[in-house]
Amino acid sequence: MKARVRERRAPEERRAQILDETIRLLGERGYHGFTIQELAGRCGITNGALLYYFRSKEDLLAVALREYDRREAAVIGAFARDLEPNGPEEGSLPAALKILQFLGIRIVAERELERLCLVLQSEALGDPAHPAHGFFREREKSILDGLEQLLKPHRDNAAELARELFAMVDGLTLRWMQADHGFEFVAAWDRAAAKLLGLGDCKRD
Amino acid sequence: MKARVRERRAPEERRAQILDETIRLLGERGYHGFTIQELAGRCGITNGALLYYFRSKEDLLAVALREYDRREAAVIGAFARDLEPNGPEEGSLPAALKILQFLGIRIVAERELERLCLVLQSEALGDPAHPAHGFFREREKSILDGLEQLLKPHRDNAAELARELFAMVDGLTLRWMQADHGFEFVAAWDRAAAKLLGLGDCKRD
Amino acid sequence: MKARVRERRAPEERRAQILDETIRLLGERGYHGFTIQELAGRCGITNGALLYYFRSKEDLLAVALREYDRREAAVIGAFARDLEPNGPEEGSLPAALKILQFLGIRIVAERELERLCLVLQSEALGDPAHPAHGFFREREKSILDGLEQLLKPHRDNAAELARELFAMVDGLTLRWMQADHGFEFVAAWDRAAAKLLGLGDCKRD
Amino acid sequence: MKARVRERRAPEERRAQILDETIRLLGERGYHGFTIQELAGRCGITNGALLYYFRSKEDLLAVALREYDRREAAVIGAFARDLEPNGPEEGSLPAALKILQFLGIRIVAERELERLCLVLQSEALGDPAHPAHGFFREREKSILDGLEQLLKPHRDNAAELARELFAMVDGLTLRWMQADHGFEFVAAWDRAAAKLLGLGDCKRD
DNA sequence: GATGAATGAGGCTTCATTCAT
DNA sequence: GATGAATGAAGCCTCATTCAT
Repeated sequence: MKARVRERRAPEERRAQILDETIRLLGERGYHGFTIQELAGRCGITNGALLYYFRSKEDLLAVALREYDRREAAVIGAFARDLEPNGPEEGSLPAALKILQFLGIRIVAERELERLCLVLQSEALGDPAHPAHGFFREREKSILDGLEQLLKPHRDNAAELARELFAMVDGLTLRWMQADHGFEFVAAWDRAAAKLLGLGDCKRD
Repeated sequence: MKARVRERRAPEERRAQILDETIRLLGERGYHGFTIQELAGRCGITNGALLYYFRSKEDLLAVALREYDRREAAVIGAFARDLEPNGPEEGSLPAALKILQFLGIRIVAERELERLCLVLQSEALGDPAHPAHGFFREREKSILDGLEQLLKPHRDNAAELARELFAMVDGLTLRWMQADHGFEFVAAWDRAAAKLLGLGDCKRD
Repeated sequence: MKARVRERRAPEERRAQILDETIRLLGERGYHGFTIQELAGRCGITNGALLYYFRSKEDLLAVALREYDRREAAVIGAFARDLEPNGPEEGSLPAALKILQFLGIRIVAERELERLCLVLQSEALGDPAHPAHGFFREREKSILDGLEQLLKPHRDNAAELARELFAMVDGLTLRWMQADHGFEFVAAWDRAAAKLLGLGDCKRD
Repeated sequence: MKARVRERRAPEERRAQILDETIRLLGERGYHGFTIQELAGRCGITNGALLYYFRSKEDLLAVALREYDRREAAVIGAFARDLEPNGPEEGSLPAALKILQFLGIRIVAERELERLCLVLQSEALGDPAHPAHGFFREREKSILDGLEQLLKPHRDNAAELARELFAMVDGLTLRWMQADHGFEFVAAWDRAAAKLLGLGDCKRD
């Protein structure tokens, strides 16, 4: 009767698929606009089957956020491994710039995840009861802190600069998505970061 | 049975109250997390009474967005009137800077409205079916365009600069709200804008 | 603000207008589909104003049904007065036929009222709790009885004939309305009644 | 808290039960008076469970009307199979009479379905926005046409006769239901049809 | 282990009606 | 006498979740 072919998949594969679609859907609708029904539909399984893999809606969110952290850490790790022997010395300004650049590259590479981050962050902004509220509170602190540590050796006003850079990544990501990826994100971010770091040209009118 | 006293109010007063609470609540929950029930509760009226003033949930959103536009325009108007006779000449770079500064002042003054803007913008970002999607699409264009016109006489890369400044306001607003208004927004924005415009100190390490 | 011009009318005129629109609207929607809000809208007054004239929705129905009876009686009266001195003798078959003909003429003349009758009758048919249920139960009996009395002097099977004629008026009215009044109702009814009364041509195949 | 035992049933059985109750309830209340809540109550399930099987109230109506068509067609089919080899020749007047008789038998056999038809038809009569309006518009045409084709070989005024017969079935059904099935429907219909076809006794007073 | 029928709560909206002004 | 702001009860529908099979 139903035309849908029941697809049987290995559990781990199914979990991965669900997680993937969860990230996409959460990024489209936010947590409140996200429904288990639509997720199940996109995965081609039923309501009940979905909740067999993930206990609840909040569980799905938690797993998605954990996945976000996991992949972010993976990128940092990749960077560390990428620091070639004859590349910039660790702790140097060039190395710091390289990290900032990596941050931008990552956003382009993982746009789905990045949108999820942007959308959930805003949604949770003013609502302490939001299930992602705490997550983004802590992330705020840890990123500001991380950037500040990175810049402290090279600039006096490291805290201020950290805030500006953090503001710029998120803001530029927002612009980029509003423009349907209509400009070169990495280049734009590099230039903007350079200006904030005072590395660009100075004009005096 | 119910002790509730039927509270009768002048229509305009009631409408204003509802609109006010709508802006606050939309900024807290986003459109999907926003419920007419909670709004009615905050206004001290029933569900039905609320819909006597505004036809639907979507209508409430539309009116809130219209109010946003109205107040934004009001600020621009206030600026125009503020341009003192012996102040910066219209079209000059100092005048442009003054406008940017005004933008920041406005955000602090209307934080509720600004949060609503940030939250709805993100929520609508990836969902063409979101009732505010179109609004923010057009706003994106018109603000980028406005900034570009403002900067064109003074800078070569006006479009790029417009994007950076726009990114910075939104990003910095996000940081400011994540920090519970824990830093001086206007000053931070002024400094950041100056850096992007190349007006700050130049470091060459 | 509201463009609608507040029209002040004499109370009796207003009541008459409301009654008129009630008959029309009940005939379009039935009792359950009829809403006081729409009625008020059509009358150009508010919800509350309407209920100032008629206590409740059920009151409106009752008044409409009473009006139906009133006008039906008026037609019978008109008929009595129309029986010219040198016309058919009262109680004769020609007089009975004349009455049946009058019935058809009336339906065409008062189509709104007739539709209301048809629609409410069906709606109340299977629902003893319907506020018009009793009305149509009694009407059924009284009309069948009236017709039977009319025919008894002239036909043996007066009760059966009464039922057939009654069935035919309602059925033909239904057809006529389904056809958007697309045929000559009075003529069609006259012919059909004649056949049922055995006054037409007889075919024997 | 609730003693309700979760009653699990085979999907097809449940669907059939719901459809059955839908037909009954629609025939009692009409579409506007029909509530999903009451339907669910009669089926012994919750509101939500009901909508698990049928997407919406309108869907329920559509399915009920489709079921009406289905069973009507089934009867016609049964008739065709019933035309015994040595019975009336197809296309002959006796065969046509037989079909008319079948129509009457069907009404008695499927009174629930027939009441639904009568009630919805009237309810939709004057309301183009009624979800069954179109259905009954088309049904009107197709039945009149079908009857006309049936009678054309045997009578000159087939179209008129078709209308009269159609009017009579519906009218007589209405009478029969108003009388709580208080007379022999099939016999009454046979006699009335015979009169309209001019097959009865002719009286000339 | 996996499915999908079923639940219960809640959301938006409509509606008849009340009642202060 | 008349108005219209406000109520409370449904009504349709969606949703996260449970649970028998």
